[in-house]
Amino acid sequence: MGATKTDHFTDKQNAIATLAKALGHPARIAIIEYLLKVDTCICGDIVNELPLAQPTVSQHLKELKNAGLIKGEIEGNSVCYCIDEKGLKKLQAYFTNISTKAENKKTNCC
Amino acid sequence: MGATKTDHFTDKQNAIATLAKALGHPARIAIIEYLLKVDTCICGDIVNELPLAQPTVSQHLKELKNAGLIKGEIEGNSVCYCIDEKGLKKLQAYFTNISTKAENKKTNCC
DNA sequence: AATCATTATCGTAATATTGCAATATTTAAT
DNA sequence: ATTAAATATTGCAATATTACGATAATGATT
Repeated sequence: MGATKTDHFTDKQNAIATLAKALGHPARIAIIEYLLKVDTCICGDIVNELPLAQPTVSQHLKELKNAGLIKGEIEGNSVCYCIDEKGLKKLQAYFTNISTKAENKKTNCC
Repeated sequence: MGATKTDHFTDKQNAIATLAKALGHPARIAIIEYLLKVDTCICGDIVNELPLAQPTVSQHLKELKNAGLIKGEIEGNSVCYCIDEKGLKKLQAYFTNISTKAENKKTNCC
């Protein structure tokens, strides 16, 4: 097949997986890091920052936007993209939670 | 094409992307959560917990292991899988870091 | 209005992922 | 030694992802 069986898992599990998946590509990590680095949210130059063609970058931006990790707004003839804090916070909260749980487990066998 | 251009990004970016990608599937999130829930690391029953066939689960376990998120050890005729804290901690640290950075940015445009 | 600059979409090729049946492998138990 | 139980591997079909050239869409500039 090849299609993920999302309907068999909880909404929360699917939500986290979607966020994680969106960051499961180095180009998208690089985009996030670039957006964090620049103060000005002038964003068309993301294309210049990455070793990828413009349509490819546009596609990655779309995925990040769909996942709720960035926001995009049209500004004249260019588009201003910037971080959507909420997405990052969800991931941060989730991993802090399960990382703590893992740490508190004393009954590790391996 | 379809092959990710990993050589154009930094090692750190690739490392995080690899970890995130490994958790970019609800079944693998479910596996991690199950391993956190059970005290005993008796793990063959992960198959019973998931709505997936045994070879599929085995494949997901392999990916989590390759990514450094779980550890597996042969125990008699079964295999004991459990959380590898290091992987989770890396993710936790990374997201805490960038989430904080995002929060401290005052120049958000959108 | 014609042109330019910026970004998005379409179409397509190459590759990767997901999932499972069938089969192999390994160890325990008989 | 056979058999049973648990897990891994193989092979394959269906689908998804990645990447880009070509093209469209939109707004700015002349």
